[in-house]
Amino acid sequence: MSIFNDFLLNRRRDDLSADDLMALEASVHSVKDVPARHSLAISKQSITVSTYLIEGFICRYMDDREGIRQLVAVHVAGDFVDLHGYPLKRLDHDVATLGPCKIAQVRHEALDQLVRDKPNLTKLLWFSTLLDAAMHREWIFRLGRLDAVARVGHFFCEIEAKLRAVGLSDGRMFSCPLIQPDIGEACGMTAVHINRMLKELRERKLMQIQRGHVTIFDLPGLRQLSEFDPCYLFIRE
Amino acid sequence: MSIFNDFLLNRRRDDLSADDLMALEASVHSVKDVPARHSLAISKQSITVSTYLIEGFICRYMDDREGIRQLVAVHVAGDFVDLHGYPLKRLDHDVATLGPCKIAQVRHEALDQLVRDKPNLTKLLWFSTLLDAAMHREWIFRLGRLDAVARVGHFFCEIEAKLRAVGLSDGRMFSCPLIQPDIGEACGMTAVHINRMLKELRERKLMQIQRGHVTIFDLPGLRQLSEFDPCYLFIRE
DNA sequence: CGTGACGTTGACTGTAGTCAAAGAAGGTGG
DNA sequence: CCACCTTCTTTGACTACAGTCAACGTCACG
Repeated sequence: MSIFNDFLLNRRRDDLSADDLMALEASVHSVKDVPARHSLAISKQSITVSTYLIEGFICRYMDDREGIRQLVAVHVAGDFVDLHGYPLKRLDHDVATLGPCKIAQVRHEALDQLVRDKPNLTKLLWFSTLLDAAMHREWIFRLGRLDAVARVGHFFCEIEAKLRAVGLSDGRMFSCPLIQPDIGEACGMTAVHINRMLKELRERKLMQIQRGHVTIFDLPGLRQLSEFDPCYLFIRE
Repeated sequence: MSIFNDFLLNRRRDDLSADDLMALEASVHSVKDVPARHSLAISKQSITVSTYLIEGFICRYMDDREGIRQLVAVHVAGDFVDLHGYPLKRLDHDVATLGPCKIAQVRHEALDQLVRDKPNLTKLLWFSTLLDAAMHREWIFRLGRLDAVARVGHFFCEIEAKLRAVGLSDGRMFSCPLIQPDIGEACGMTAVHINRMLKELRERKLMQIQRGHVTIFDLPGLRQLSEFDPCYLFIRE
């Protein structure tokens, strides 16, 4: 069983040959544990390794003038967090853990070799970065077109769908280390208003979150309220 | 002079060999003119060609439940509009022209061959799609953290910077076929409020737009107001 | 058992949306 | 060339949604 098992689960569009998988495994240069709320990369600095998330939650974010964060992505097990840093060579945002994480690091030199020798694997890695772009688009939609309740609901629908793809949600409950200010940073709202919207979702018997545990009471209802359609995640049934 | 001249101007991070450029040229299957406000691709349908924009303005957008658009990208000359549709195989959004356009179409089969034979070109194409992802992230930031005036200002700063990279803006004026409802669809606001914010930008002597012509009175001032930093566009000086 | 971080609530404020009306610009056909 | 129609722009009055500020409650941990 490979550490890339979850990667294949949530990103496999073209199945990978055993040979390709072995090459991917071989490109891993180190595996390590990182505590919660720990910075992994800073905007604008050039990078030569990319991070693959084996376990935990990682966010990518940008700061405004006053230093208030806007999350632009939340990653779960099986995500290649900053693979886009390989072609881009530097990042345009910061990366940090939310909860405690286990990560694998891949050197860009190793990726150069994959791009040279493994066109199928290259296309899968490319695909993987484009999935993140598709999620970015959905975040734009969420912020631009949904009202406060739907924004929060939509955000949790996405997290749930991503976790389910790697077996970490059964559609009813899952663990999630985000606190209310984090959710606010993701949804472009204040923590106070997040609190009110969570209350509304609870009272409408759609979902709740307490102490890192999310319970979904009515997934179809939540998705309906939030105009959530998981097709942008390209998850294969 | 190649039709990919603008592509190289705004996307060149690694310069392309003459050989690679020729291969890219050869992959073009047709060039055509498309009128303004014309649909080019519909969400969820599988696609086998990608569109490169030679001239004009194209937008990508998603509809909410009531059919109100949220633009997720605006493309100008030199952009590979839906190259991400190549690895993804289908789109998660619609594509349409804003003004009249000239486009080139590239068959995905031709791209398969490039990926197989041209690792450098492949990496440049990959890079190009990641530049769009970086812009998506900036749009998330814009919608999540900026107030109405800054959102509109930031949007025009981006358009200006993109146009300048391909020689279509001198930093003071440029053409842009977007009308106020379009800007609203991009910034997650109503057309009425866009109108008020444009008035404010005019009164503050920062910029104006009239009948398809944008005039920037004070670019540093506009960028300052909008918290705009062009580094995410990865434009080489 | 005290401390600090997180969650909850209320009262008030302010920004952006809604609705409506009228003016300006551009295109079309007579 | 003008009349007409449509689309875009502008403005005002009113509404509502989300932010702000502040206080208090709750939980986990040392």
